Amino acid sequence: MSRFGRSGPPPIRDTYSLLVLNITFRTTADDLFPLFDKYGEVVDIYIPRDRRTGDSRGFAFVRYKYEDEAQKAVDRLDGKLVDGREIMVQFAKYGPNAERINKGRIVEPVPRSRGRSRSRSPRRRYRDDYRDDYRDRDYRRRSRSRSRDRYTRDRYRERDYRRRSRSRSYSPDDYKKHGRDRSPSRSRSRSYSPDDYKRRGRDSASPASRSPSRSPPRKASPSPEKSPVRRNDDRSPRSRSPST
DNA sequence: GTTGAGCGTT
Repeated sequence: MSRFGRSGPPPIRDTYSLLVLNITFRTTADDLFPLFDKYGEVVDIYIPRDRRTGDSRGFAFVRYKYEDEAQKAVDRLDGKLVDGREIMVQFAKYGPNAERINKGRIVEPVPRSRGRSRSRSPRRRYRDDYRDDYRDRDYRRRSRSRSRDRYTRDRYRERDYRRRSRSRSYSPDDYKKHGRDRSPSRSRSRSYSPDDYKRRGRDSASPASRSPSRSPPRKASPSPEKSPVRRNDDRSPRSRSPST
């Protein structure tokens, strides 16, 4: 298909990776392909996306076959308006071509000789701080998302929590009592209503509500929600045979 | 469903 990176990185080692930043979260490799392919031979395009959400991280890697083409693409597509946003194209710091950069001979991604007056603020070049090795990498990773990590952490925690909560299910006793007697049409297996998530989530996600110093009343107070018998009663054995 | 400095693989 037109999709790149379907089989991982190509066996090509003589490629020049370009880093495309400031692209929209909706921009895909297929969208960048026609753009970069016009200025050179694009051998591969890879867009790092979140492994959990699957959404684009806002940047992509474009591999060119030749340096001159990559250089041209950088100069041409750097600042190109894509999907309503001005993308930033520059040579990747990490990759096959990174060796060349570390070699000491750094290819000028955008020769300041151009003096291209652009609305963009003069960003620092990677060559200005690549001396920090990769330890600065962690820095940007943390400070990468400020207002987003709030969402990510929250949503990740929820899905992670519910994933563990699945072990809850119903007790084997409940299963035996009902067994096959439960009509799958109304028993809806072990699916709980979204309210169950919120109740449990709130109760479990509120450490401040519960005193960390004491938890005796916890065992004394039977949690009606965590008791499968509760559901059993809720299922109302009397109405076990609803009018189908 | 969101966000916007940065550097990569299902």
